Amino acid sequence: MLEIQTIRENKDRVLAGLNKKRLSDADKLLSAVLENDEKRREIQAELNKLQEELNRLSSEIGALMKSGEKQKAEEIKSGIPGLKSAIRDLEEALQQKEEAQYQILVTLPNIPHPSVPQGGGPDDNEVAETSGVPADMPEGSLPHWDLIRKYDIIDFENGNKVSGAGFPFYKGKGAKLQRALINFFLDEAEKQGYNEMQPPIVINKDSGFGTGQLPDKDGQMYHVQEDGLYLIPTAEVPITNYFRDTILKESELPVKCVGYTPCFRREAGSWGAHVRGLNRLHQFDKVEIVQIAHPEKSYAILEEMRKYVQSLLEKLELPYRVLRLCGGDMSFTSALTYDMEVYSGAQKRWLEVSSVSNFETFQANRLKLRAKSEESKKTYLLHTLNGSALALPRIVAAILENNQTPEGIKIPKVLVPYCGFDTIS
RNA sequence: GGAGAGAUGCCUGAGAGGCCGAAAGGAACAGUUUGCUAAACUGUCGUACUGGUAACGGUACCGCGGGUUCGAAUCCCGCUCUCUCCGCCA
Repeated sequence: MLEIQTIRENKDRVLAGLNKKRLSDADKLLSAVLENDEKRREIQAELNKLQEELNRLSSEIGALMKSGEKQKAEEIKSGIPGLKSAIRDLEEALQQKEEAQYQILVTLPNIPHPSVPQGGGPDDNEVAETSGVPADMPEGSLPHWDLIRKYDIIDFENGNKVSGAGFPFYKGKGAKLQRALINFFLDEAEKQGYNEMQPPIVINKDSGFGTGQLPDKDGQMYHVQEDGLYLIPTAEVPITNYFRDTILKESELPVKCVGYTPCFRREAGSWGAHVRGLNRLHQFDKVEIVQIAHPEKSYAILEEMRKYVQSLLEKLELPYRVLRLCGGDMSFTSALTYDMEVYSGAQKRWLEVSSVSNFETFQANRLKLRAKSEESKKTYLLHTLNGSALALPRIVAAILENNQTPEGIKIPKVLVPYCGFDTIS
């Protein structure tokens, strides 16, 4: 959520940002929220004045009672009901203004970083970097949905029977490959100084709100109605919310956490021919990295995280490219996002395997995640960042497709010690 | 699931209608001193909104919400959570 102070002080910059994010009516919304803000402060000033008056009179009465001047005390008392009803009215008006402000602020997306390209959709994303040769596979190469049957390593049919579409079983070497990838990703992150966390995989409403899934993406999460809980769509949610309502010491920054969790997404209304097999699932595994940073350092850290994710793809020997998402394709909460895509030779297309973002203070504002300055003793909002490092299914798809040979599927060298085998045959 | 107890600042914990934004101790931070890996002394030490260039001021907040009262951390009602015991149990 954007801070009202930011909007008040930088209206033009905010407006330009919202336009880049393709928010319609941005101008109207900003004017409305600013007008409301002005009234809100007016009301609060008036209210505080009356409250002060009431406090003063009350202590006067107390003093008079003590010295036995009951008569005088009663005189003062007689004026109080009017004062109180005025206070009540103002309190109500203030609450109404606060509510109105909130209602507008939650609809405003984060404003993009200046480097974010203009654009309305995926075609306007900017290729920031390409690595490896995205060669198409020889004739007869199979897409992963055929390979998994051929080697009997992932079973959609029985997953469908037991749970539903998009909930596969991983079996034998398929299951081992999953485990190997998870361990590999966790170990690599640990080497980079990330502290491993095993978070809960259900979260409450406040957490969903804290990182911005609620109210914006309500229908995208599985909801356990009876207990008011949601299945996490990513480990970002519990790990970032761990720091909700927290004031960190500057010496603790940056906070670096990594966590593996299954992730659950309803993906309502987003199924089609191009999301076959592992390309889109309701449940999948992901290792997520999260950092909490000083505002001045967050963009350097974003670059560091991006390089780190790229290093994983390089170790897995997968051809990839890095996209800088344009304003129209970025998420509601992000200020700058890099997407990493690996090339699938057999599908002849790029598959998104990671998304690394800086949210600046957008999440921190909702989370009330702050630090206290050592010099000025003032608190300020921190920046939150996160990235997939990495999401498994499409990595698995790319490994299967790109590494298929007549003898079977070759396991990338770095994974062999984790798997205990070098070929799936 | 049953019974009981509790919820106060970073922690422990006092506070029982006005003198309480809150004692005391600890932790932390800064300084002084002695010296050696520590101690003693002094000071600082909640958050948010709001007014002000600032200095400084106002208001709100003692789990959450409501009520009584001129005045509530303190009294009343509802809710939530935590702990202990019992039951069940991976």
